[in-house]
Amino acid sequence: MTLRDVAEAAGVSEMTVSRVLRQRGDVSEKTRDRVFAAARSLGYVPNKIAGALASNRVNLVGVVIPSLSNMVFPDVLHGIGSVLDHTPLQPVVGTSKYDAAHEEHVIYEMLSWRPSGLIVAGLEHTDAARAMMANAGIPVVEVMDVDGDPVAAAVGISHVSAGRDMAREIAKRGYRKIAYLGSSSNADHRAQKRLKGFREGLAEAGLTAVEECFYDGASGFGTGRAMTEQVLTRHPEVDFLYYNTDINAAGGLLYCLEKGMDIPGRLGLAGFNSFEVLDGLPLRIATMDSRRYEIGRRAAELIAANELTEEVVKLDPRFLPGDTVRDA
Amino acid sequence: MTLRDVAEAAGVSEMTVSRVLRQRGDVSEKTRDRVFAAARSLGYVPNKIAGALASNRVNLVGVVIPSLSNMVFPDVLHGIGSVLDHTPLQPVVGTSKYDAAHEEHVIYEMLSWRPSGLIVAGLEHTDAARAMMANAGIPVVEVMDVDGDPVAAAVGISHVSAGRDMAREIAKRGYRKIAYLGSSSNADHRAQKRLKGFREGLAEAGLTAVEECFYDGASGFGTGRAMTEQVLTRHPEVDFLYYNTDINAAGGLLYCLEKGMDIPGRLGLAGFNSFEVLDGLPLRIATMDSRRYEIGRRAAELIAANELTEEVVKLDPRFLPGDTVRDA
DNA sequence: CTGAAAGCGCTAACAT
DNA sequence: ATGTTAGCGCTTTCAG
Repeated sequence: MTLRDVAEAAGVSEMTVSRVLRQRGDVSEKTRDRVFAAARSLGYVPNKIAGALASNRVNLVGVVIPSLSNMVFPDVLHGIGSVLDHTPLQPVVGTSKYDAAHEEHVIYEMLSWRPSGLIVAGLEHTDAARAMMANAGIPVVEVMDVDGDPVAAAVGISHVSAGRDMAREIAKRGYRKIAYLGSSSNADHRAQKRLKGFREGLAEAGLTAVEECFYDGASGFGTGRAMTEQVLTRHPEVDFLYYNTDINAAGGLLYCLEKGMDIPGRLGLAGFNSFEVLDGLPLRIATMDSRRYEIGRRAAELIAANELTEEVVKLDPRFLPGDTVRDA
Repeated sequence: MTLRDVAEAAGVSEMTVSRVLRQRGDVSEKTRDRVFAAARSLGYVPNKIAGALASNRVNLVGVVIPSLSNMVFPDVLHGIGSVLDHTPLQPVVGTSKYDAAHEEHVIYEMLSWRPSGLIVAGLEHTDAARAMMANAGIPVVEVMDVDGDPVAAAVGISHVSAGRDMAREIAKRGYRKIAYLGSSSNADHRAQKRLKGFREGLAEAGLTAVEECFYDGASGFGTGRAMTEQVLTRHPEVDFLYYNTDINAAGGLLYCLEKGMDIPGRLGLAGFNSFEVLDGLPLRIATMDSRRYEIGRRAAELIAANELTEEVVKLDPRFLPGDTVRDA
């Protein structure tokens, strides 16, 4: 089923059909109707492969993220979609599985479709991946993080600042025996940056984390619960728990409440990300909004503008005290 | 940057370069090395648009789902990916936003790229969408649900049965004043089918739901909490709450525990889906495993086999009693 | 093992 | 307002 078939059925040239179907150029209403009728009755679906090759235009935007299971990324995609929906562009998602080599492969595959833009999560990539992005000749935006050296444009928050700010908030509120609970994976660069900033923030206040506890595997209520139990058993004196993500913090919170601990008096908790689904826990977890939706929007806007800028858009993570930290 | 540039740099024909890059046909090791070297040094990325047009092969599988925010779909995608990773095929995701007209549009866009297969969530589509799927000439699999009339192949569970089985489990355990809590959206066909089956199951036991409570907007702990409070206030006699999803059930559970209710003695709860992140709640919620990962796998296997079957794979949802229902 | 020719289905550019 | 021509970058097919 090709343009030609439609053209024959409608008794016009292929070019006319092409014009009608793309609403381009002037076509008389009469022929337009005939063409539409022919296309509809034949069930014609245009071949974008051929169209893209001929026009050298592909209305796709590659989006490379680590995973779809981590709830942060759907939010970013939602932001991207909310902008691209008003353009002819469409996002195409690929996942790197938190693996740089695999990410390189995914980027290569994406670029081989000659998309109109590329959005990639994070600033850490293989040299080859960076080279591809730099030479792609299309707008490229790295998202989520601005602590590092972007290939081109970047939109994100500083995770180092986020960690440092959280440490300051905690210290300001008089907590002194502080533990960090996070993932052992060194592939989560942003969590590592938060930890780095967190240590710095504690140091400013003359503090050091009583413990840094790392888990293998996925975040979850069970993970948060288990880690929390471990830390509180080993260090009963701990008065604050800072988690790498709200998901783990929620598990920890539930554990602490079950044990009848005084929160936020005797023990404070904080997480990271601010997930809406979690509104409704017994206490609202102190957290930092990672601005995911807006990051997606801003990145998509840069792509839609179709300029090869090196602009870096740094958004500020917002501290949300919730109910699990004392007043300052 | 085209094949031709690489060919010139390597001093061979375009055809030879093409063969080397696709590891097809015999090429001497010497020329192979030269071609690879040339391609690498030029940073050549093949143009899949042109390749696809010439070969009439597109190694993409369209996947159309309602949303990425609903945690069920990432699990399905994970199952799909786990199978396609061992093939040359790649999934491309589009979202319908729980809107049939928009789904039709997304399917049209997908098909215009001439993918090798199409996986679509649900059995409810516009007539035009069904026609496109039927005439696409590629393997098409509808997933999640088998209660209805598939266009071609289908892999899923019966949501009617899931609802009915849950009603039976509840009745068997002696609960009698039962409420259903779900979404008011009539776009969630599967939840509606569960409700239908649930009513039937209750009827078998001579029961009718004391209340059916519907919420607008997104599921979440807050939503579950608010609905639960409403229902228990209006109907203090209720002894069982059946939620459309574990997410809402979790919010309800937390509310009930805060109120010091005796669960599962005085009040039982059950949800649907079985989400791993929720392992770690104070009590494990009774639920039914919706087999999402396996659904993804089986669907992808049908696509990878590249046959235009009309096979219907019906998986059985598994009842998981957890801690929030009494023993039978 | 390597190359030359033809063409995939469409659109840009130029007629008419 | 409509048609004609050429060609996008690659692969298929056929020759050597």
